[in-house]
Parts: sequence; C-alpha cells; structure tokens
Amino acid sequence: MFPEFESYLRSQTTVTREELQLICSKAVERKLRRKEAILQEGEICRYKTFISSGILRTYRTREEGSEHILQFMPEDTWAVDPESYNEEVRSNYFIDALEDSKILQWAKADFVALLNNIPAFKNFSEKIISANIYLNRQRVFSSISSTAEEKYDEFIQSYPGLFARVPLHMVASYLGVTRETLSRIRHAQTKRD
Amino acid sequence: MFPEFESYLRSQTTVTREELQLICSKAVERKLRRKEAILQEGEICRYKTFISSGILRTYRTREEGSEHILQFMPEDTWAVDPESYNEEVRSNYFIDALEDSKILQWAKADFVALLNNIPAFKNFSEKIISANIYLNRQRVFSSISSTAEEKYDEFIQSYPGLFARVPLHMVASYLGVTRETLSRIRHAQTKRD
DNA sequence: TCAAATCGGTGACAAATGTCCTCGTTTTCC
DNA sequence: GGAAAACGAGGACATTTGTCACCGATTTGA
Repeated sequence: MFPEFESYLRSQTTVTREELQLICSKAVERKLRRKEAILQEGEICRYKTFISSGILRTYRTREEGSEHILQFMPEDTWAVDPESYNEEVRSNYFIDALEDSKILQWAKADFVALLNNIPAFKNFSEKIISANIYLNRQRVFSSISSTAEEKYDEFIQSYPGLFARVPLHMVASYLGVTRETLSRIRHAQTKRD
Repeated sequence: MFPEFESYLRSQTTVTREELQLICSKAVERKLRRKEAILQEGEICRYKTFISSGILRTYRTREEGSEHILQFMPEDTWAVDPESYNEEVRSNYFIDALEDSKILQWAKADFVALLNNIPAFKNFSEKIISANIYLNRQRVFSSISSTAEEKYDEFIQSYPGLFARVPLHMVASYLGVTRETLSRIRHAQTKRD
C-alpha cells in the first residue's frame, strides 16, 4: 500500500506484518506540490508526518520577515513540531515542501493508540526522538564552537547528497549565515583544492 | 532528609509522602567543592543528578583546548548527559561545579525503577525532558537568527540572576562569542541607557 | 595573610561577515 | 514556448567580531 514506508519500517524495526498493516491502516497519504505547507505559524501541529519522497523543511520567521531554516526533512524522515504536537499549543514554525513530495500522516489520537498497542513501534519512536535530542545538542555545541566554514563542512558530512538538492541560500539559512558568506566559503574551498 | 529536593518535588508534582520517601531513600547526597567534576569526557554518565544548592555547568572542549559551555545548572535543576546516560556510551562532556554545591544522585537502575513504580514521578520526568527539547530547539533557532547582542539579552531574560553568579567569560562561552565581544556589548548598552 | 590565579576592561589591528548592488544563468510554471 | 521568478556569483564597502597585548582590581586557596 505504502511501499516506501513499509520497507523503511521493516528495515528499522521488528514490527510484525499484522502490526505494519495496522499502522498503515491509520495513515493518510498526501501529495504535496513544491511550496505547499503542512503547518503554518499559529496553527496546532495535529499530525505525525512521514516523508515518503521529496524534501520538506521546518523554518521560522522573525518580525522583520527573515526566514530561518531549522531542519530539512528528506525521504525516510519525519516532520513534526514537537512542542506544538505534544502540548497542543500554536506553533511558531512553518513546514513546507521544497520539492513535490509524498507524505503519510497520522492523526495524534491514532498515533498515540498505535504506540500504546505496538511496543516495537513505541521503542522505535522513542529511538527517533532520542536521536533528535542528541543531534540538537550537537548542533548547539557546533553553533557556539565552530566557524562558519566548519559548520558548512559538518553539514556536508552529516547530510551528503542534501546539498545538491536544496538551494544554496537555504543551506546558508540553515547554517545561520548569509548566502554571500556561504558563497565565499565555497569559493575559497574550490580554490584550495 | 533533603529539604531542598523535597520541597522542590512537592511543589512540582503530586507524589505522595510515601513516594517521596521512596525516591529519597535511593538518593545519595554529595557535596562538591568549586571546580570538582561529576562527569569527565570519556566516562559514562551513570547518574541522574539534582542540584540542591550551588551551580554546575556542562561544557566540552575542542582539540585545540578551548572550552565551550552548553549549559548552566543552578539549584533546583538537573544535570545529566542524556546521550551518555541513555545509551551508556562515553560522554563528550564535562560537568563540574562553579560554586561549592550540594547535589543528590540516583544510580540509573534505581532511577529507572522509581520511574516505573511512581507514575507521577515518570510524568514529571517526561515533562522536564520535553521542556529541554523545546529549549534546545529555541536555542538552535536563536543561534541562527539572532545577533550576539540579542543572544545576550535573551540570556539575561531567560536566566535572570544567573548572570550575577557566573563569570562574564563563561557567559561569553555559553553564547558562543569571545569575552571581549561580550564586554563591548555591555559597554555599548550601559552607554545607551 | 599574601602570592598566585582569576577576572574584566580596553585599545589597536586583522579577519570574518553582513549589506547592497549588479549581472548572467537556470528554473519555474502558465 | 516564453515571461517571470529564482538562483548563485562577485565586487565594494561598512560593521562586527576575533586576536593579542596590557593593566589593575578582585578572588582564591594554601
């Protein structure tokens, strides 16, 4: 039914065929066109979202209008605003598609029931959440200890292939520098090799 | 027995008197002198630690030797390296005391048992962890979107009183700037008012 | 108590980064 | 298919930040 998700979950967990079917039975498939959003600032994040294909991003704007990208979510990853989803408060973030994408969504009540009924799925979910906690701490450390060039190198290392799929000015936004700065760093690097 | 911790937990949770006694019965009190460490790089973080009085910090060093502070933990907060504690891997961080401090520690096995046996305590623990996730995301956003001065202002807002207790060069380390930069920011601000 | 370490401010200069602009190419989407 | 938008590079200049060196005041700890 959802071949990408099914092979993803089989390779990552020990859920049985029946459990997998149960999980899929609660999912809603959605196709997104480039620039289409699944969460807007001020809304409550009511779904867990799995990206089957394409790329989404999480970003936030400041009062003056500048956009700042917190995260890229390519295929085989999840998209959610944890605070809005857990606490059911209005989100500060936007989540939208950078390419035409295919996603699966579970309403919170359904997802909670699945976690409670399928221990292997709950374990897996907790593993994903933990990994995100570790990543965010790593990112905070990087933000206070690395130069712009080091952050760029870390990005390339951590997300090989992603750079080719997202515009340079969005990578700059993710890194917290201007696109001009990133352009300079790349220029200096190509000269060095 | 542990008056600071007991009043902290009573005010934050609905644990009963008996549950509180059970929790305290597993705690080990420790007094730290300034600069004394409870976790060193390369060790496994085997305890949950509550700070009854004083201040601790979590920091990490780079190869060249520079220190970068990820977090300050004053009284009524918790200290742990989540990744090392959860996954039982060697930590990249140091945790030590900035002032003479009094702490309570629970061995992981004991703490896990308490969480399983006391639902109100588990709820509370999850609340703390969630709050930390939200804070870290906020901090990542701030790191890519705010100027050094804005980060300084946010720090003062978020942790009033902490600034007075922590040396300026450590606040600079936490913010990811040099002490000279922070000195300049403060100078400019005092001139403006 | 007192020598040593820590701490914070400052000036001079260098390096990194931001801002503003133009330009040519590529991509998007009616 | 073609106009419009998005994209990335680069130059010129301003601003911010880092680096280094020095100094005096304060704190620390034996």
